[in-house]
Amino acid sequence: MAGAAADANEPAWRTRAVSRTMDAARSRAEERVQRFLDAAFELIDEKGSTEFTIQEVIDRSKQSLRGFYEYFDGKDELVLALFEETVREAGDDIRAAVDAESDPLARLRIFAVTLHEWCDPAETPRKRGSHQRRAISEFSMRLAVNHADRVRAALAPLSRELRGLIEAADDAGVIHVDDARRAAALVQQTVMYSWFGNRLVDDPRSRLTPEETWEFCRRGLGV
Amino acid sequence: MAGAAADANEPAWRTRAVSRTMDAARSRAEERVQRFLDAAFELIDEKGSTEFTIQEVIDRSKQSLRGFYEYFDGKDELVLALFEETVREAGDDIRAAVDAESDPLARLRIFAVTLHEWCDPAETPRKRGSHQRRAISEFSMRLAVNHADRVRAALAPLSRELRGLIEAADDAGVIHVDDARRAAALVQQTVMYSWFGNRLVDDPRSRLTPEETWEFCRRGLGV
DNA sequence: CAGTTGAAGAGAGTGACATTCTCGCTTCTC
DNA sequence: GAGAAGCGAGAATGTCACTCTCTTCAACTG
Repeated sequence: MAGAAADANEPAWRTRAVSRTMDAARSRAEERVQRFLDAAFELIDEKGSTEFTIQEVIDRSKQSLRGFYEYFDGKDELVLALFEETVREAGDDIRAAVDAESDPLARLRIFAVTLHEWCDPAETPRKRGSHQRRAISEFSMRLAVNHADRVRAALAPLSRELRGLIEAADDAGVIHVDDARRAAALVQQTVMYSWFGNRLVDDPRSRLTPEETWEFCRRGLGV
Repeated sequence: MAGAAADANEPAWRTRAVSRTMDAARSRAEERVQRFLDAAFELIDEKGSTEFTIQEVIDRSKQSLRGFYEYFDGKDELVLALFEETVREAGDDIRAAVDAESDPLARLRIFAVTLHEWCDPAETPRKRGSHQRRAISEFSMRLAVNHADRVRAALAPLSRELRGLIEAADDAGVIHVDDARRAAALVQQTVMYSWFGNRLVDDPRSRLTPEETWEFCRRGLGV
């Protein structure tokens, strides 16, 4: 806003001074936002569910209700922010795993397996510093219903990455797909909801592993 | 309950008499329950969402709050009942479609395609007498989180049917799977959540059709 | 330095719900 | 016809998200 208001023929020092105070204001604001996010993450980790109240977040973050609604339009916006944060972390992990492979099919495989493990962290022990992702995964189902566009936007980088891997594998001739975009959608859905579907299976021995899910996808992609 | 309480050496007429009044009581109760269900279905159809209040159901069904809580433990139980009802209808439709085919692979295909269409009725025009299933499908996501066992139980007949079809196709040699149970889980998940994943795709032209989803599964099953 | 302004905290107030409770009014039953 | 069981009407309660008001305090301004 101040940036937009800054006149082009203002002396440079003034622009710099303004932007410095703006930067300060922004970083102060970001820190405040971060405190809300941290408090919410803590609550989720402790409760193992997203059923916290705003009041709890306020108390925990030692801030005011008024402040909360100044930064977030409502509880959904807060949870959406948590979700975006989580997906960003996941993306980093997945990209790191993918980059460690060079063979196109291996890259695709590691993407699928890592994504599966990320969505359902019950199997893999929780890394230090990372959060109770299961609760967030679960809540993301509700978000996908009520805020499909926001969830889609948050997942877009992952979708793009996957499409790229599929195109690369297709070019290398190790899979054969007609339409990379659709193939990517199918793989993403199959992997991401496989953990969710597991809870609808009665016999625990029949729960699907990341590896099995990937095998299914691999064949689906016509090796 | 009356049947269980009926003593074996009671005179038969008495058993019959008791069971008659019990039958009457039961059918009266069932009718009352049904009125709640009908009212809720109407509200869902009108609103296109499951965000109705209990009060609305009460008003619509011309019954009392007290009566509602006499028959249902809470709102979730009501929605669960709606879900079960819907799944039952779906099961009937799907079984009918499957029975019209004789080739094992064709039977499997029609199962997948019909299930997909049923979950995402946005594409196919709504049949007379059937309900706004999309809203219920959406809500079933939340149910699956909070009442996984109930949802699993409701879907069990469908799962069993699918497994049977997969075993039959495997026996006939038109597909090859190691473990029918897991294969069934994979197909069911892929098909049932494919409609859900569609909303996370930005370009509407990339939305997956039932046929594409089935093709993916078919290859995944190793034709 | 005194006055002004704007950011931020404390917390009371509102409204929407689900759920429970209480009080009668019927309608069987003996 | 008294008593009980069933049930409708709707007031009362509790929990939330969210809004509003009042106050405080610290940074600018002249």
